[in-house]
Amino acid sequence: MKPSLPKGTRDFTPAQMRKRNYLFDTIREVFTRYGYQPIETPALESLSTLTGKYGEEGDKLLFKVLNNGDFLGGADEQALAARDSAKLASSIAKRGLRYDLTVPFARFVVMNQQDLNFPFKRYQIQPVWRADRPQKGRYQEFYQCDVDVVGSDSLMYEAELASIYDEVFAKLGLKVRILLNNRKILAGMAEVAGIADRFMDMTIAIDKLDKVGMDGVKKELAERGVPEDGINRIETLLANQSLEAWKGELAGSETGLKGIAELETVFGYLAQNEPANEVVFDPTLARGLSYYTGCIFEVRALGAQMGSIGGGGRYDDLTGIFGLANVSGVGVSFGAERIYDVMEELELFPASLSQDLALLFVAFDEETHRYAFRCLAQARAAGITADLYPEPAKLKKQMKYANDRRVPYVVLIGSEEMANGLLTLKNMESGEQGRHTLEEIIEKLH
RNA sequence: GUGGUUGUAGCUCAGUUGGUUAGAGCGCAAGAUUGUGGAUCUUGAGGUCGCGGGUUCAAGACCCGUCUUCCACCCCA
Repeated sequence: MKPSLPKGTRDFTPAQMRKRNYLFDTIREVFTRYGYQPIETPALESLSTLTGKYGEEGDKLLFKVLNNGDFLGGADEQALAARDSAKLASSIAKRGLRYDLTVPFARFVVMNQQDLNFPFKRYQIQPVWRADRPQKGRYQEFYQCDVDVVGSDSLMYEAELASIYDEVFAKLGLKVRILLNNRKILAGMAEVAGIADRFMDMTIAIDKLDKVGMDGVKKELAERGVPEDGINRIETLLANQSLEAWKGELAGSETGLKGIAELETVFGYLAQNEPANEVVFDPTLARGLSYYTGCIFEVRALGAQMGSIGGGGRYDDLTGIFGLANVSGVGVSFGAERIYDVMEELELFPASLSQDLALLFVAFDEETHRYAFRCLAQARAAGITADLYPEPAKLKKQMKYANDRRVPYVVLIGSEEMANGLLTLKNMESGEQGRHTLEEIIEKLH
């Protein structure tokens, strides 16, 4: 049996896990300090919870879990006979793996509403699964780090979430650009261009502006059946960068003006502090997830070829579908794998993460090995990450192990050391060594 | 989901128009050095050539299928 992993999944080595944990710890610390509380939800959700929430494309990317037992017993005979996989699925799979953390969170809020205080602020760091074709920075199993607040429509939260993005990436030393837009501005754009009925086509097309250029956008709009008048109007609209200019352009659209006003409020809050990264209005930012209704966010890493490393937005009625109406929510997500890949590429992980052990004990024979075991316990009790080579093997072997583990200090214990209590401490980088008591060594390593 | 691409030792990769026993570097193990890792030298171990079929006297190489990798779409973190 040859071992292998399913497509788009990975193992993580200790060296990788130290970096991943550093990432998660940094993110979690900021989330916590902003008053968000942790929750978790199951990897498995009822398929009925997940389907229809991510658009047609999203449904195709849902992992479905085959029912247990005689799953064919309850299969839809017609769909089976017709080889209609899409139709058959619902009769043989009642559960699926979560596709993101936002929809399960909405379910969580509805089911636990009596226990929650609103506005309810939660964070959630868990893997999600998508049956996508893998590419660089695109996996079938990956972690998202979500922060959301439900039960308030205050635009303060949009500003707060932008600040969280800013602070986390500043702490990680990763330079980013944080993009903001508002679905209402996009709606106003379609309205003013006279193509309100082609809203989706328009957003999908203009979202690609930075990738394919204006000519590419115009081409796609035309292919999607947007009339020429509308295309030209879109082109002149997109020539505007500032919110002020857009206010004039969208004067004819009540919705559009509302979107502008919302963004102005958000930027008004943000201006109270000084972000470390750029936070800018980008009218071409669209984002696919169909449930967003207000402000939308996206984060791009500077100096690396990678898609977005985070995104989110305001959803006015996500819980409505689960039976709780009029609860507004807003949240953003950090794409842990992509942030990891970018940081690895730009070599932004602290060098200190490459070592774990601070001290290794090395003994020469059975007697000193037992003595070293006692010293080891004392060092550990004093809070030092220490280990003892499991047997009094040849020094060369033990030293090589210390070297390979990148241990900065080794304590050598032979009969002489044991007799007078003066242990040999060796600095593995400089090669220097001297005699010290265990207490001195513990003191030194603190 | 569509089109393309990749797979040979633990890792990175050679391998000629199909032709003897599939190689290198790094890594690993042992020794040179019996109380000292990194450098050097010596020796050694390690391969179902992704997997399954097919063509051929003969396949790592050619054909088909399949899995995987990466890329462009689609979409997205």
